[in-house]
Amino acid sequence: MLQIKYIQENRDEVIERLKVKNFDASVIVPEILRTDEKRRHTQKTLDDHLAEANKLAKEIGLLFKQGKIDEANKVKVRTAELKNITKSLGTQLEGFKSELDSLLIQLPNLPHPDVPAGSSAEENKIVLQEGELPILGEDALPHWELARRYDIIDFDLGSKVSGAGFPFYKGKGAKFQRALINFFIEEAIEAGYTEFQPPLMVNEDSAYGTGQLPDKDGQMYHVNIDNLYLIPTAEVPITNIYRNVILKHDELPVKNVAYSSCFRREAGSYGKDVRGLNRLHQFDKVEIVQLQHPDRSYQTLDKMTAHAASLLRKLELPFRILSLCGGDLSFTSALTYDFEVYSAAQKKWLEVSSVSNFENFQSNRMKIRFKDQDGSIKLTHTLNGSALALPRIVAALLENNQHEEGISVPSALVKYTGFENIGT
RNA sequence: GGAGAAAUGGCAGAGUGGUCGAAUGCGGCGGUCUUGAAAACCGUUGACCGUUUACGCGGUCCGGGGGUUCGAAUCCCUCUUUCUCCGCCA
Repeated sequence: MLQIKYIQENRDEVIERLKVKNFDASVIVPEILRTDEKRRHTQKTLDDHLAEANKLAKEIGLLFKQGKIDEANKVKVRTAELKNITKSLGTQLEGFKSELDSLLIQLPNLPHPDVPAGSSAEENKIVLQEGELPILGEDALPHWELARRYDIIDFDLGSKVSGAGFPFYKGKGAKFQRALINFFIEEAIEAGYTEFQPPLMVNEDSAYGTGQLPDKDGQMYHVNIDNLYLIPTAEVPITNIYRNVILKHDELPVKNVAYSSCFRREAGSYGKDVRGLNRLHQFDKVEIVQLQHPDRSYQTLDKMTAHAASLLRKLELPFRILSLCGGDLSFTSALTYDFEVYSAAQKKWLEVSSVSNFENFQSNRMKIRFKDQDGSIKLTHTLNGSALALPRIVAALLENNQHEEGISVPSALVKYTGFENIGT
């Protein structure tokens, strides 16, 4: 959520910059400013009346003490009037506030000046490409075939027990998952992150805080009976730790890492996109989250991007980094780098990580603040990134490393798997 | 799931209808003293909204929401959370 003060002071700039996200704010911004004007005016009127009521209440107390009952009762006539007025002003004020809120919630975050123009994924800018694209023989198999051949992932069993998109990992496949999770977490700890194990269900406030609600309602699994949401990413519980918190300046940056299962309904997905591990309802991910001083958040974004890149390098996967164009940038992000690994058997790039700076868009909604060295209280910047999401990494590793006797495990992973080859 | 108790500033803890944004202690910050540090002493120390060029002024907040009252941290209702006991149980 953008800050109302910023919109007030930079009205034209806000409208202009949102065009990069293909968002026409020319109607809503003036409406926001008008609503805020009404809000402030109502607040002032209400405060004045409350001030009078407070003053009179004190007078009445005094009059009673002095035994001047009649005079006290006379004053009460006015306080009764004031009570009605303040009550209705209070209701009005609440109305304006929630009206303003529901307008502000519709405004996306401003894109960073570096964000490339463009309206779709085709126009994302490749900022780095690294590693040799493997050339596999004609008989190379996609990962779902490999998974079946070596009996390491069972999609049919998942369908039977839960439904499509809920695979079973089995034997070396299961251990491979654990190895990757451990590898990712250990690398993050090495880089100075604190490990968390978060709850997998969150309440409404938390889902609202990170912006899943209200806009992505329906993409999350909802446990009706207790009104809890299954997390679509560990970002939700990990960032919400700091909701309504004022940090000390020397507590920044906050660097947290969490492994969690992630749950997504993926309503509307279909076809080859959902084949095998490409898109699941439940998957595993290691997420890194940072809270940082506004002056340093873009350096941090670079560091987080470098961290994700180092993981892919160690896994010996060819990858590329894309700077998302305005049209592909998420609602909440100011600048996002997507990581894609090349799947040789499917002959396509698979998104495995997304690293973003949200600047103060999330923290304004969640009121994540810090006390700066000069004593002033400011919103932090929030950043997060996958480091990394498992399923497509697994898909690419299986496909790219297949050979006649099975699938070889990247050497960086062997100390976590305890085996060097799948299939023998 | 049942019964009972509780929730106050960074922490501990007082306050049961008016002068309470809230005693006191600890902690934090600034100062005096000291070569420096500690101790001691003095001062200071919440957030948000509105208004003001500014000093300031006004308003809201004592777990959340609602109510009673001229007036609520204090009384009532409700929700949440924590603790104790019982039941069940990885």
